[in-house]
Amino acid sequence: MTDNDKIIVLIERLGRQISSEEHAAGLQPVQWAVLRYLHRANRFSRTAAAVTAYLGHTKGTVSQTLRTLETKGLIKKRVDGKDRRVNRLELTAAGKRLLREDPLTDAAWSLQDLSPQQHATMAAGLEQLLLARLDSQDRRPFGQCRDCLYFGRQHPDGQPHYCKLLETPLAEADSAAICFEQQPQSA
Amino acid sequence: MTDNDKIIVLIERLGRQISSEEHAAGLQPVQWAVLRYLHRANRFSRTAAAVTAYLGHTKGTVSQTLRTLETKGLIKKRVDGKDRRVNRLELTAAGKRLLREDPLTDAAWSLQDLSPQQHATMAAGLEQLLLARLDSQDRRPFGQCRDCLYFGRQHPDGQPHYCKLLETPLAEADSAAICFEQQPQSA
DNA sequence: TAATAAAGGTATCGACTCGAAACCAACAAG
DNA sequence: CTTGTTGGTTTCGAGTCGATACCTTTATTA
Repeated sequence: MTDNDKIIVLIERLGRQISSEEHAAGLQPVQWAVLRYLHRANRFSRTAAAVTAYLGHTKGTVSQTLRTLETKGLIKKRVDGKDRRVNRLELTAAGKRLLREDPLTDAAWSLQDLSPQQHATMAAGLEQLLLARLDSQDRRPFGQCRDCLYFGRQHPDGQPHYCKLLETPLAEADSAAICFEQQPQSA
Repeated sequence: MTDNDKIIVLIERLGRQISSEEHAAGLQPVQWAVLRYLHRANRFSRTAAAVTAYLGHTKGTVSQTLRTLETKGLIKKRVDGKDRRVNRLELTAAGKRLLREDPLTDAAWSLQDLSPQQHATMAAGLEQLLLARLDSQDRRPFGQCRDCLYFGRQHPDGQPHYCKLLETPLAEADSAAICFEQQPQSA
């Protein structure tokens, strides 16, 4: 078994472990994923279509999961004013509160014995692996706004940044959010 | 977001990606996991109880999954001769054949652009993370026989190795198999 | 040895995921 | 003004998953 195979097997087992702890924390794994997504996604990307692309599921499946989350009072749908097909999604107060007990951001998941050097190597390697797989399946990367091809710094209009694709000013906080439309600069 | 957080998020997304590709390959993710497990586990560890411990699910859930796998003709149950409570599990020919198309061992999952050095760092880091999480939940590591506390090399009885716990000789091939009873030497 | 406990599994229930397919409403483009 | 596209919902069937109850077979203990 090569190191490469080992890595894949370990990721699969870790994924299973994550699912197990998420389940124990009271929600289905996919429900946690949606809450986390809505927390991290910018305002253009909080829709069912974006969640569908992010998860790589069919829209029917996502529609159901969103329905149960709304039933639980964790998210809220609001029809968009401009395009009345679109349902804007927002976390409710209860949703945000629950997210503070996210089992995945628990300090317990820290790799304390590894050097910052090793952390960086792992993060970079995993990111490369993920991006390669997403690309091979024609799936979007959902990277951070600030790493995007369309990200413009220092726009004159008061706001510090700018999206060249959507032609919209961006607040500082937006630059760290993830986006449906994001295209990595390097690509 | 620290590198540590990044690592967790990436593992979660990679796990989701793996599930998605497994689903596309015609079986449920957990079904692939069971087939893979039965392929890698030694003869003492191919039982429903061991699968239960490996997956971290309840025994009821595992029982159902095993039933659907048997219905599909991918595994076979056989009551143990000595302890008639135990159901020994084996892959059928069809099960082994299907495993050759395992989406997770596909060459596509290779990290070609990383150095062997980086591969080793990642494998070690992920392993440490997994073992820490399993330990914190009182779950067994299911490591390789050869890395076990009870592994004895060069037993006189013809067979090359020996299990000090089960007091049984072990073939060379056994030493790479994973085991329900395995205890890491370092622990 | 007889009673009791523990271990390995199965059966059933309810909530939920998941893909597939059919469908609907709102927008877009000719 | 039709035609096509996009964003979503609904329904269906198979299957996961935990919880609970249950049944055998083996182990322990009084």
